[in-house]
Amino acid sequence: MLGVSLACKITNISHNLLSLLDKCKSILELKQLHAVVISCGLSQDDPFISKILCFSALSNSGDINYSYRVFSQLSSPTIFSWNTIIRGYSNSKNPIQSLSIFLKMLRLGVAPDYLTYPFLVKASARLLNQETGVSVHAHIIKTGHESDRFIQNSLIHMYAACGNSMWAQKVFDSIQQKNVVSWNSMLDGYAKCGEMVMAQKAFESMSEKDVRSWSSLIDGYVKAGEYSEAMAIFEKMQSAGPKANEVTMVSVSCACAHMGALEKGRMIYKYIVDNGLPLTLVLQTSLVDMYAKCGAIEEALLIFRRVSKSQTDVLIWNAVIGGLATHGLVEESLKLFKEMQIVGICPDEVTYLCLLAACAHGGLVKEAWFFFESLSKCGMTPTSEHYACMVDVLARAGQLTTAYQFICQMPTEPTASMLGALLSGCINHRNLALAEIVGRKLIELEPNHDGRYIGLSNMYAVDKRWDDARSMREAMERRGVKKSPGFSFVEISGVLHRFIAHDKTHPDSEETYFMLNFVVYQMKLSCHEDNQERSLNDTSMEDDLLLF
DNA sequence: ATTGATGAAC
Repeated sequence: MLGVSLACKITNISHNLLSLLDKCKSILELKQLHAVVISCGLSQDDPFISKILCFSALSNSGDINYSYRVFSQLSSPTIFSWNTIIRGYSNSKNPIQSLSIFLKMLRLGVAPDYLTYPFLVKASARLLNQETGVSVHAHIIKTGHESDRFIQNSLIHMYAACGNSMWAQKVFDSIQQKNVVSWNSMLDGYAKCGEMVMAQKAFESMSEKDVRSWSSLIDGYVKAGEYSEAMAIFEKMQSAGPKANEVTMVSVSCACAHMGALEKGRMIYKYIVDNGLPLTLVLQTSLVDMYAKCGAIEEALLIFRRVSKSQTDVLIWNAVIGGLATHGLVEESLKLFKEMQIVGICPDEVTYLCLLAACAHGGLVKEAWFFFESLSKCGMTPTSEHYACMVDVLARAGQLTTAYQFICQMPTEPTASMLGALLSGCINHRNLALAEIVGRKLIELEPNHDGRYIGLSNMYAVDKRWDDARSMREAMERRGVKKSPGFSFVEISGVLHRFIAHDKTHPDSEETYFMLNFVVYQMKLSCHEDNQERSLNDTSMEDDLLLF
């Protein structure tokens, strides 16, 4: 009698414990339940351990390291446990751990199953390591799993992520019964490899298109720089496709950012609100960047301020700090950097580039040195972009000799962007002797870059050295370097207008040129008053504006 | 229990 009631109680406890584990919300709660499991002597019992592993390895609020500690205590883990831990690591920051656990598995003679492989392939894809992917693929073939559609689909993605669309297609072609995932993986694979003609073809061949098919195609066009095409497909999607989701909106807002299409960007935001799409952190970052790049910094800040600070990451801070910097709102930019540190978000290399850009705009040389030095102090290595930004700060501030010395004492050879920054500093601050040295070095470095010849030629023109200026233009023509026309876009009431220099195809071009010439006249007038020497004569600006 | 998408600087 007593035995039966005790057994009943134990069954009850186990049952309760299992349902508590199912309802677990935080890692702290999980640890407490784990403690109960251990004290009941159940620390090797499968249903409990499986649930503990699942939560800690797979849930958003889990902890893969905790998961691994639990796993390594198991005397003989089930294949489910092995798969869970491999899956957890394949989604983590260290996908390489999936592969080292796989190797451990092989050493112990434990056979992976059809569920193990998709996680291993995913880990290889996330590592962008084709070599690893190929050896996993070899294991798949050796163990006779190459006809599993889940595995084949994940292989398509892996090869495409590694930039090998040919092998991705080989796997794709070998699939007997292709499903939407097979098609989407192939379509996205082409898009990722920049093969938009193939991506478009795949899209058109698909009998069943879902939101991912449309989003992958749109994103492919955005990544290829074909923003209008991307927007056109988004419009077609609205009339003849599935409802767009928050991932689609990231791509289209990125397109608006690149085009500077503020009105379209605002419509994107309206679409998000009207359709109740979730404002994920990724989407909010994309919106902040879009508004900033479209010149609407207030709207960027509005989006940013609505994100609860505990949910931010370094990317969204970089977007807003960088946006403020390009708007010349230097103080605000640095203020937000301080705020970021208070919130406890660790700056990265990009953050420092944004900060240096802010300093360059604000003429803050001392602060720039401070940031440049703290970069190394925080365990980061300054890249050539950091050096270039620092040169830009010094050059804009007129500290040309310091900038030159800074370049000379660098561990590596100067890049074109460093010399370019120094050259424009030399021209702006009228140090023509140094400009000539730097300019000639630049042409040596980039003999096919049109702007370098033009920069130096304009500089000679400023110095009234007409022969040198002309010979620069001639050298450019001799070497077959074409002056590529500069484009500019203006968006008015949602319509994008494109202008090229000397272009008279726009219906309102006559009025536009009248206004432009008026502005130039005003500028010249005020320049003349400001500084007799600094007239706009002979600069490229005149080329672009007055030759209409 | 599985596979497929998205954000920051130049």
